[in-house]
Amino acid sequence: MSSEKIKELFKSRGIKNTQQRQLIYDFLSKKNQPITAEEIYMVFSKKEKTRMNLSTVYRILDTFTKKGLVQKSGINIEGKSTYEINHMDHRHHMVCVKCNKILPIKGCPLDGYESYLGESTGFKIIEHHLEIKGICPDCQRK
Amino acid sequence: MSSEKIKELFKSRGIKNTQQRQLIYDFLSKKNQPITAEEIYMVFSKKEKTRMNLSTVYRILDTFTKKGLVQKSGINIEGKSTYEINHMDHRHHMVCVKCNKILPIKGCPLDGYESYLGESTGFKIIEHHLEIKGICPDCQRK
DNA sequence: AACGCACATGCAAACTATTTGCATTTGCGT
DNA sequence: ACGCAAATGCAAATAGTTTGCATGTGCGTT
Repeated sequence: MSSEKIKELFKSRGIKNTQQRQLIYDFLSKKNQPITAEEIYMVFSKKEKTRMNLSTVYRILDTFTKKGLVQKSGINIEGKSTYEINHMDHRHHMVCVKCNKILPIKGCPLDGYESYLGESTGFKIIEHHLEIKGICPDCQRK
Repeated sequence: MSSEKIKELFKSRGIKNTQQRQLIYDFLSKKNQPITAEEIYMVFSKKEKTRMNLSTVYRILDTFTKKGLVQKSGINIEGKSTYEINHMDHRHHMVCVKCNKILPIKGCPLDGYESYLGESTGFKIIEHHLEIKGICPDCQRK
């Protein structure tokens, strides 16, 4: 997505277009998996041109989350929260317990189940998070 | 479960039987839902007889988790981790986003799906956590 | 194109959950 | 009952995240 497109997206959601927000949004939209605030911070703090504060990263992630651009993923890596672009297509991941690699899985196994559950319990279901842990093929070989 | 039974359980897992561990295990086994370390602490710190330190609570939960007696639930309440007895029958919960009430749901919608996923991706699946958020019937009325 | 204001960022400090070091206490096998 | 290894209490350290405040920047208006 071009920076012009991102700018429009921000505008449509009432988000002021700043350099830091552009950088983070662009990065997240290319990164196809949940990532921690600190990892994002590390990526940008290395280059003079993109340097930004960790609290800025947190604030931007918070803004994006409130505006629906980003989701706080259910996956926590060593006590740290992770975030990902809010794919409009609902998505889950598998995490490798050895190397912390994360990969998205296709489809949602809860499709259909939610409405059943809502009807049988009276709960009005809003969302769900599913986290699957295992050992990836690479780590199994070792 | 009687305190004698709990003692035996501890012994079988190589866990020394202390008063604090008895209290926490007994409490968790009666509490049918995930709870934070601090909530546990609050329960006991009120009575002289059962008073214990917060760090002890954390340490005990950690021990229990390592020995498989307790599970760290995927549910976080306001940034705090929650724990629950490791029901051998695999279990999930729904959380009310209004009142934070947690209630267990029957059965696991991922039965069967896991093996399919493992086969199709090469991941060796170890476990999963599912968190369902919604609004409970009580809060819907308000 | 410059101006001004509301909002965003940087920085440091505050907060909160959780962990850890160490002195003391307790459980349990002998 | 004794003694040692392990558990607990307490206080301080960590680590992730949030916040207050001074400064900087984007954007609508002139």
